[in-house]
Amino acid sequence: MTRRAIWWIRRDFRLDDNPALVRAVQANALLPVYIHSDAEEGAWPLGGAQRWWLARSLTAFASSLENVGSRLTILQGEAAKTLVDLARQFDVDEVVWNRRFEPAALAQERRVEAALDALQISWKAFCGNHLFDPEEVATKEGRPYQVYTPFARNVRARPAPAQPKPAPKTLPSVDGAPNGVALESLQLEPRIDWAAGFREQWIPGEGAALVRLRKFTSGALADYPTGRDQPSIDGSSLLSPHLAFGEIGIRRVWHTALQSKISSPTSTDKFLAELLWRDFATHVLYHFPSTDLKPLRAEYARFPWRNDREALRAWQRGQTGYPLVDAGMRQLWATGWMHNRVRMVVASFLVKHLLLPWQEGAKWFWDTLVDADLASNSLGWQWAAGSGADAAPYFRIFNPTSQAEKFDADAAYIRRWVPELARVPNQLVHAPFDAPPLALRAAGITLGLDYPHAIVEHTKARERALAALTAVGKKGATA
DNA sequence: TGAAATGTTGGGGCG
DNA sequence: ACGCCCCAACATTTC
Repeated sequence: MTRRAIWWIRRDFRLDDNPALVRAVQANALLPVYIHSDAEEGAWPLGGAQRWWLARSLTAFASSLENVGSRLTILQGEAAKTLVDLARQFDVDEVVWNRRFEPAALAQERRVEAALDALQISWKAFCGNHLFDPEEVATKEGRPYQVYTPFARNVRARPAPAQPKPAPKTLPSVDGAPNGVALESLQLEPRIDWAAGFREQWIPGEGAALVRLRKFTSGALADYPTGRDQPSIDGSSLLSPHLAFGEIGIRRVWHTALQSKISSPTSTDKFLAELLWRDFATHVLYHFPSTDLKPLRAEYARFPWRNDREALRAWQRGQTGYPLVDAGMRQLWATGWMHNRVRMVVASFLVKHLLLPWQEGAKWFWDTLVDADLASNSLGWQWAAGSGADAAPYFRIFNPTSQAEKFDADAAYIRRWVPELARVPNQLVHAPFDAPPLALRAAGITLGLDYPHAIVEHTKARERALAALTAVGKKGATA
């Protein structure tokens, strides 16, 4: 039995469903510590939106630790050195944590493990934030999966994810813990306050995450297969940022959803399948660690993406002249989140209509999304570009107008996020560039003044993308 | 988790 | 009654 232990908190700001914590509470004295270390995140230090979230998540978590008789220590610096210093100071027998599987985070763990081994301090790492350890899933030939469906079939045939353990009522004492640094010294908050829309939309922290889960599983889940595709309604779980910060356990989400399976089996299965996409993304990035920046299909590395800063900026700011695209990009900017259906549309638009590199989209999403997850972000963008695992074929080009007509028929979503179009009638609002100028005038719109002209013409852009992508795409399809 | 082009079918108008 | 054409609706192929 361990006398004194450190619980190294990484992306698991929660007490419920936490395997590392289950181990940690067996100690007589326990020091919960969060170590901020931007320099060890490789090319992906936390973006602005997630820094905002993290500040609040740390505050909420520190307070819930105090409620169970413990205290959070925040430190800044290289993890291995910081932990070793702390282990000496606190006279520790064991360090426990939940693994992260991003390449830079894994490398950081390897350094921590080596440093602890050198001091003969024992450590235990758990797969606490995923349903299945990405290392343990493999094809019959022992290779990693590159297609979702067989991956999902494989893991669904395995023993179900373990039942989550509830939050402990009390934690071991933190006797002799160092003070650490003040949260403010991490400088997570934006210098200019752009986060008003964030505050309106989100409550970071474990408590709010559990509330959100109950609300979803007792509400929108029943209609999930169709509700999830309509951006104007809350048809999705909205759990993604909570999951990204580990404020809720994936096993808790899995088993809570599973309890709804009796009343709505197909809806529940659809939702569980989405949870497995998250595991699949982690599996792919774990086994193909360069796919955060490089296409998985090598032939895409030579694709001549355009370099057009102005077009990129128009896309980022929601000024493309395509209402659904602009609505999505503005929702992202205002709230740190974008509906998944719209993510697919804006991603397809950047890559195929504008022929700009998917990496630019990935970087923008990384900086602006509160739910940014390196594995999901990389998989999603390579999916859109056609260059990745289980990707959309090169010729799949979303028509932003027909997508809007299909999934935002009454334009409620468009009108909410592109308010200048609020008075444009339904028949015209999805494609103002095709509307008679007089009709637009009546709704207070002059294209080029009140709302942009379309940045590209759909049919021409589609043909341009097909011409450019056909060569590389066909090569890939037969490989 | 696409969209457009092309092909097929069948009802109805018409001479 | 019959053949012809048009076109919508649906299916298939192609990108």
